[in-house]
Amino acid sequence: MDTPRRRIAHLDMDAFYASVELLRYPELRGLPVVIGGRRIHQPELLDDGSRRFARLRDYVGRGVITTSTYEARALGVFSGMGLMKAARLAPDAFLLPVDFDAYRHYSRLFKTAVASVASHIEDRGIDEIYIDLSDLPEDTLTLARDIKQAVAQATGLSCSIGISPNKLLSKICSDLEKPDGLTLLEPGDIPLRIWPLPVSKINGIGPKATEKLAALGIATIDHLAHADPSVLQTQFGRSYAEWLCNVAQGIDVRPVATRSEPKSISRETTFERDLHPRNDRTTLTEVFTKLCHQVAADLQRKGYLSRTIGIKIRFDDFHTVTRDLTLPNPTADPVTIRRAAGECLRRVSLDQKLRLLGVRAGAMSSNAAPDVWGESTQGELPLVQATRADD
DNA sequence: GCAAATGTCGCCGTTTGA
DNA sequence: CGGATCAAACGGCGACAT
Repeated sequence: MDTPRRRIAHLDMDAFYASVELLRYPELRGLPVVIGGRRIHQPELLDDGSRRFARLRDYVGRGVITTSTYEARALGVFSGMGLMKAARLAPDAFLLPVDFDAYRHYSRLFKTAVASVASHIEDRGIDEIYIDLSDLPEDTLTLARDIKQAVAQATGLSCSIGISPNKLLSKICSDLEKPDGLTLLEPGDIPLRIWPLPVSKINGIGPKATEKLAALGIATIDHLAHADPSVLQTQFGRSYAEWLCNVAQGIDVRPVATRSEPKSISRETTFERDLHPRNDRTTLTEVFTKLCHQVAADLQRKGYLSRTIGIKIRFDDFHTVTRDLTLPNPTADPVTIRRAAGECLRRVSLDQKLRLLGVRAGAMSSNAAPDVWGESTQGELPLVQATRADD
């Protein structure tokens, strides 16, 4: 008696942030648009009712592309690219600031729409989900079309869906026919449709592993599927090598996880200019304290306590260090967090300029019971509303 | 003067407690 | 009693993802 084959869908919204912006600014449809940067460059409303948009060439400062339209990608600018560099490639592309509140709004809309068709959903961030269709009576193609239809009707946005027996393969094939794709994949299709792809298409093989595999002459999933397991083992260690062998064969037994608890909450900021540990001490202290208070507020708003407080520092040469401190008692108190973060900071020798500062709270527990014995009372009552309006 | 923000996971060396 | 051992926790960090 074997288990019936699973039907797992991966749904990925097409150029999500950019597409949401196009709902607002339909006159930009069909044009190269990039989303990103830090504040400003808000479109300007002109007398005749039309809008003037910032161009990439106008941008000054740090910041990266968060997303871009397909027209912009065609010009060679992609997510993660520095905006200044992108400006050289596509100076005329339009530039819009990120608006996470809007994206979260549309995220909720599309997830609700999907849930009306198929409710067994795993959240994978703001613009993608896995859906387990196994227990539904309808046939796969019908379900997929219904889901796309529901998403389009609820949001006006398109998405791409890949469906296969597991998350690994579905994630790969949702990308094969983007945008507005619908790709069904059966195990028999693996040699033809999966094996020719570069190993980097596998979720979990990043730049480092890709590089290392390339050095072994392994560029495609086909190569990986036929690689000598013992070679992989010596190069990558037992656990990762085993995983590589499995994924190359399209094997993945991870379930679709309907619920999960957050493991950490963090806030970080990159400075406009690199800050000197002594000369800019005042500014650094202010920012540091602010980050601590933000983390505390996030914890309180979401009803968590944290026992491990950590900091992150990125120096001007991009070298990054972290320090953690585990407290005797879980907390969400800004002053306690500030003190702990300060202890962490003392363990770092600051002999370079700083580019980024971050504060993190981990080892989280739910804040169900009131903190009767705690050395410090919780900060504000929920009278004050937090700045971020997530869930 | 290219390189954001937020989060997860795994590995590994060290510390700690029994 | 000092030393060996072992597991769990801790802390640092890198890789990866969206």
